[in-house]
Amino acid sequence: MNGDGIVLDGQGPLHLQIRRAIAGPILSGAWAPGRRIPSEHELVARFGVSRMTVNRALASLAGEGLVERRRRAGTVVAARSAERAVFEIWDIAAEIARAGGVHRADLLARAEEPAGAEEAALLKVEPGTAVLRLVLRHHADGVPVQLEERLVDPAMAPAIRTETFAGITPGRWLLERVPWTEAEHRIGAVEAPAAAARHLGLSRGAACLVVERRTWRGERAITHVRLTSPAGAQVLVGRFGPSAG
Amino acid sequence: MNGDGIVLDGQGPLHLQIRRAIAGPILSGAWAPGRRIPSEHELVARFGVSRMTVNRALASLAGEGLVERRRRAGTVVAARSAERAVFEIWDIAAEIARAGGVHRADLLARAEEPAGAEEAALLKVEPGTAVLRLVLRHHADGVPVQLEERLVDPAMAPAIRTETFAGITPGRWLLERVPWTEAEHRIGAVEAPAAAARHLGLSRGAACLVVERRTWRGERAITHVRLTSPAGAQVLVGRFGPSAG
DNA sequence: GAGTGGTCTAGACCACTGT
DNA sequence: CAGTGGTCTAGACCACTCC
Repeated sequence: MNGDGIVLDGQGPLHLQIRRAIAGPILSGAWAPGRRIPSEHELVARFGVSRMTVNRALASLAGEGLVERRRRAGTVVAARSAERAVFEIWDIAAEIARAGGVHRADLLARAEEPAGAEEAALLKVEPGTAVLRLVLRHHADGVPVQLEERLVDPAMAPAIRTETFAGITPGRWLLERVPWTEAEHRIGAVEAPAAAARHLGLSRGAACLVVERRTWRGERAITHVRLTSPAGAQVLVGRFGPSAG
Repeated sequence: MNGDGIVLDGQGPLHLQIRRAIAGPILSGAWAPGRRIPSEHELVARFGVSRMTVNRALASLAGEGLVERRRRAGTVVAARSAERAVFEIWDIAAEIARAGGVHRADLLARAEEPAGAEEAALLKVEPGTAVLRLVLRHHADGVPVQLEERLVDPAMAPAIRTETFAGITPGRWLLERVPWTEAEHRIGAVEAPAAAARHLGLSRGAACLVVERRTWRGERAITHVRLTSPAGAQVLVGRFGPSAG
């Protein structure tokens, strides 16, 4: 017992199990940057696998910048682990918290209704299928900074029907509960649409950053979300290497 | 001799050499989507390495979506290889060509001058160091779609002094000639700054997408570029999996 | 059935670096 | 010098899928 709570879940290849066991606490913030991760030798002994298998998992995490590895010094959670993962998770609550702000979200609308043509196209379901529509407004230190318009296919996440999103954003709720295989992003600038202008208190035509994201599990879409932020309020930052590993 | 031109360059670890040898022709477009890549067995025989080493290189390319692998069917260049790499290369000429348009660029300004305070900060050089400043306007089918404002540290790429950028954009020129270790992106929306409005023919305050990118080799910056596009003209698209390998 | 990739093992040698 | 990661080998078994 080393008490660090690393356990394998028995799902899929060993190297991915080890990867998940370590990536989870890093992405959730439970392991702060700088925290030391057990050495390859320790993990070999703990899980009873070969060193190559452990190395594969850790090398993959290092390639994405979630951990940093140095000979003799060992493997530690990377200082910029959160920044490097930003293109993937884009959780505004975590972003605001990291910047030292206070996050709050209003649930402006919530309805489960038959999909219209546009909604059906976004979620790739048949028109008329019941879809959950959520609209939230996110605040940083009390100032509105983002409008979230989300569609969810409840068939892909039935438990969402009883979730109130009191202490968690829908994006993180889904990320933690629904396994996904692929995500698709579109990032662009627009002049504030009416809904965004009204909810964010902007003048018509103000510049906004829009991120649309659709997440898939296999051939089926789980959710589609449009995130609209006023110019300057939100900036996407990412860094990466030449994907050499 | 299989005549596909794959050769190792002898630089660094074998798995990275193999990776580069295959990623190069894919990223440059020389190998079209769907093209079959030699099997692991063939590569083992050709390079005289173990299968694990070949597998490591190919698995890494598959993890990024540059190739697709299927048992029995073999490994082929991925259909969406270009789309998946978009966050990394972001070459507007290639984007326009892929969409079926005609790209043209005007070199609006070119000067090598001592860096002012702001330029020195962007390139992380001492104020007064000579830096190359380039301004280009990119057109798709004759319509201005992007203003490129670039700073280059000529010490990192001396050959750039004699390059005219007649048939190549500065971004691609640098990408092909200067090895980099890290890139840093900031993506946001702004109301058109004066220079962008003037060069792109926009009204003041029009919404624009701005991408700033700084590329590093080790501790030294190679280039900083600010790409400004009118709302709607340019959309960043990316897709990826949960980085499971 | 045969070819392909997916995974895993046991071991080896080396390079780096903190103590 | 000892601990750590970086790399590589030779071989194995399995799963899938096209022919």
